[in-house]
Amino acid sequence: MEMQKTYNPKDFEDRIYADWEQSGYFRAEVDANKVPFTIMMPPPNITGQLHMGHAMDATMQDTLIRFKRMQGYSALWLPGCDHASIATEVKIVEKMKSEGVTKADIGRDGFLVRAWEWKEQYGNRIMMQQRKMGTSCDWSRQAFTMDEKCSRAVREVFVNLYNKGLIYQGDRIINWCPCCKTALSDAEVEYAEEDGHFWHLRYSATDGNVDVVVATTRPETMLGDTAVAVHPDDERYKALVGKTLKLPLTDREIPVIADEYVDPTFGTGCVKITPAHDPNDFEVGKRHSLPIIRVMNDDGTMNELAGSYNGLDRYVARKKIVADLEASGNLVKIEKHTHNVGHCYRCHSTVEPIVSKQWFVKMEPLAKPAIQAVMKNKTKFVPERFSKIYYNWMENVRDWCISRQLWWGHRIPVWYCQDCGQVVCEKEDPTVCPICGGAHLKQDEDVLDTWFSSALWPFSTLGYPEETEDYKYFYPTDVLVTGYDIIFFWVSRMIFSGIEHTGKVPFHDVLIHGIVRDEQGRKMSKSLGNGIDPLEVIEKYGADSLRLSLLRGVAPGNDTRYSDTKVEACRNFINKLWNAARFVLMNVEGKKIPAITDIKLAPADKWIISKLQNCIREVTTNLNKYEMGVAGDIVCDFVWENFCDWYIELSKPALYGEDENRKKDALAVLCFVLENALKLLHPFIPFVTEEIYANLPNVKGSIMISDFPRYNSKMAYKKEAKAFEGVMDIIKAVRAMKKDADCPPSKKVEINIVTESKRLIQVNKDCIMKLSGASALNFVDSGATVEGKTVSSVTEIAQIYVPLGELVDIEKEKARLTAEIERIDGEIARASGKLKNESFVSKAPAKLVDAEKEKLAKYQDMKAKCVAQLENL
RNA sequence: GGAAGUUUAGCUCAGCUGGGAGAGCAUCUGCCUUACAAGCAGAGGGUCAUAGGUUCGAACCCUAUAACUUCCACCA
Repeated sequence: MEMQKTYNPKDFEDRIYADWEQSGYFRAEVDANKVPFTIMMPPPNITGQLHMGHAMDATMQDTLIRFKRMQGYSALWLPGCDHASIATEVKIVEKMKSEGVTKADIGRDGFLVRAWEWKEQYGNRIMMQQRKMGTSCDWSRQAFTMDEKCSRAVREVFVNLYNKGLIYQGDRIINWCPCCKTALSDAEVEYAEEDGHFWHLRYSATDGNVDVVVATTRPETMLGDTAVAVHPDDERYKALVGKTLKLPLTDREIPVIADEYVDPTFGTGCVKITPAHDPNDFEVGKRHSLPIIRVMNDDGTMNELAGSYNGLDRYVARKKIVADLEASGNLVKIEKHTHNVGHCYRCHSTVEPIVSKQWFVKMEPLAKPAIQAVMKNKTKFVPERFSKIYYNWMENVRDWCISRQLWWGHRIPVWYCQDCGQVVCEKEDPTVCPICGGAHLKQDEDVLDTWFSSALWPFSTLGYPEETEDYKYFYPTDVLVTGYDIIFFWVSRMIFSGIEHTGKVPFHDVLIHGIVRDEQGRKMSKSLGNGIDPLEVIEKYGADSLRLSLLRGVAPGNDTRYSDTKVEACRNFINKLWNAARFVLMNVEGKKIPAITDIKLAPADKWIISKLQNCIREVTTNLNKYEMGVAGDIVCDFVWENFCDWYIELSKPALYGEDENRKKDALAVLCFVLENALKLLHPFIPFVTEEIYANLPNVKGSIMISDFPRYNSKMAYKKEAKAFEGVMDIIKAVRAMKKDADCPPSKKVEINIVTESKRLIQVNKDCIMKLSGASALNFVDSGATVEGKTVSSVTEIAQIYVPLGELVDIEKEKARLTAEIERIDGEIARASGKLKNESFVSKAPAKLVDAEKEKLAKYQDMKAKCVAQLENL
């Protein structure tokens, strides 16, 4: 195949993905001879499309799963979508609104038809987008939170929890979204600071002229007040407790009660108590058996208990109530006050705490073992610090409100007997009441919180509650990869659900990553319009470049910024790899290439093979630690610096020489290193590595299912590699000397060398001359014998003299040598200082002390040589 | 109010259980050297936020301070 001069991902990415998918390489088999490795893809919502967060999430998981698959695991990456109950319903209602249709117009069944159509359209779209990233997930096992399998698990779990008394129905304060007209869980409320006011209101006692002043941020709730509370020890108000106050704007009378909840140092020390509209007041009300008067409707308007304000929107009512209070002389003052206001995480309306009958999951018994599991390292957070955030939430978690007044979702499997009032909760739909035998059963209208089904994802997708082969083999899963933003929503709930329903933690590791921000470090958001579409980046640079840019230089748990220049840098790297491959393959040209074990290795060969072994070891350990960023840096640096910049150049004398055997040997090493580098890179940049791999000699099939390189200690060649670096030092020194003397790189120079490593240098003569641009390399006895205008340099193994004639500037040369001596003096001072330190010598490890001694000797030797050269001038 | 994180080269960030400060981009100097100008070679640039402490030795561990970010709670 003819490779193009520049890398062009569009030529092959789609083709390769189609090939992979068709070949069935993504499919994970239940195989007793293999060890399973399982990742569950966090199911994207069917509301959205692929964004940078998904792109990073997918890249990390794909890199891990490809690595493990190549290592020989039966690697399952299970994809799917989330029905995203409230988010999807909001979107569909929006769309219907633009068509002039309401939910009431089409009814529940009609609405669900639309919702499933939506799911078909958008669910498929996002899964197609995932494919563009190169995700190697098992599409044959693709799941959806509302498909039959997952729904059966939801039903099983709900009924089990209900039977254990862990799911209950009750009237409690919940967060109500008046826009979505549904209850929300605590986790679904987002707080934001807002400028508001403190309205100070005067309530007068019925029996005289005693007044109390209370302050509120929501004056409209005063219509639901059923008491005023003071602290029991507050001397100011002791006499007041037990008295009755007249509630302004109403004809109701309310008591003054004493309760510890009140902070006497805050405000006036008197608090109006509105049990129906405030969680704390609700608790106070319970303790004092206060009536609960709810004055607001589900849509945020005031209700008939609000008297003349009935029907007004909450904010209109607020204004009017304040005006009326002022008119009646009950408004004492208005203070500016900033406070945190809760908003619906989907539609961003201000939520109202409202008392309402809802279904709840009792959290305490579930949270305890979930905390233990993490404490005992059954599930580990990576980075570890996120376990603190998890503990903090789990230890303070309140009961989970799971009912939603929506239509899109799993309908609550509870029926009410219209005849005897019996509540029926069973795994199969009941047809008659098990108590009275009546056939008039009515199902609960509500659906479940979308996270209720997401919480079961690691096992519902594998067939739970059935003991399927998949479930037995792939569960528990190995690692969950997700962002820190859904630890509470999702990770925590999966952990306690897994433990409760399967008796096992759902995954052993949780790899937490940060979010992708824009170039200025801002969160990407629709309202800012600063979002970057991964598909556009792929269109421009290719999926591999995007993937690499999302991994390199990123530490687990930390946020990262997207930037075009970063993607470009990665594209450039891939182009470099592309051209290195092109170079190798051009030289192979159909030749039969011997195996690496059948040839004689030159020093440079052993050096690159040594570097490769080191790279293999480091990449493997870092991938196992989920340090994808570090692993990526290591392999990319190896390819660019060691392989391209050095080894390919070092191979040229052999490749362009006459000796056919040497040529084949060099090609064997080039192919060997290239093949291994491609395999190491494949988890990161799967497309281009596959494309190149197909053209390598002596390989068969897809790189995707080839063996990941293993560290081979027999190929470590530590001593040889170290020795060869002495040769490289000479090349670097000559290059620097030429540059300093303004000698053009293309001008060939003569090199005279004084050395005790004559053999090493002799063997590598071709390479030294080629890479440093030399016409001759001579061994001489001492610098003094070199005449004429000469520049000189000292390396660890050699003194180098380069006659450059007129180009030599003696003064410049003196300055250079003097500077070099100064540098070496610094090194000597550092090393000898350490060695003079008694406690360093006695306390530091012997290995370190010896190393320091060696360095000292080396620098002293180099210094002596430099000084001699300076004197020669 | 509670908690976590960040602070390293002009910019964006790495630096994995303490043992001579790194990368990319940007800058400067030469080069179109038959794989690659999306490139090659050479170079400059950092009291690792501040102040203490532990240690033979600290960017890394401990304490305090400052600035920024985020999460949780929500005293009306």
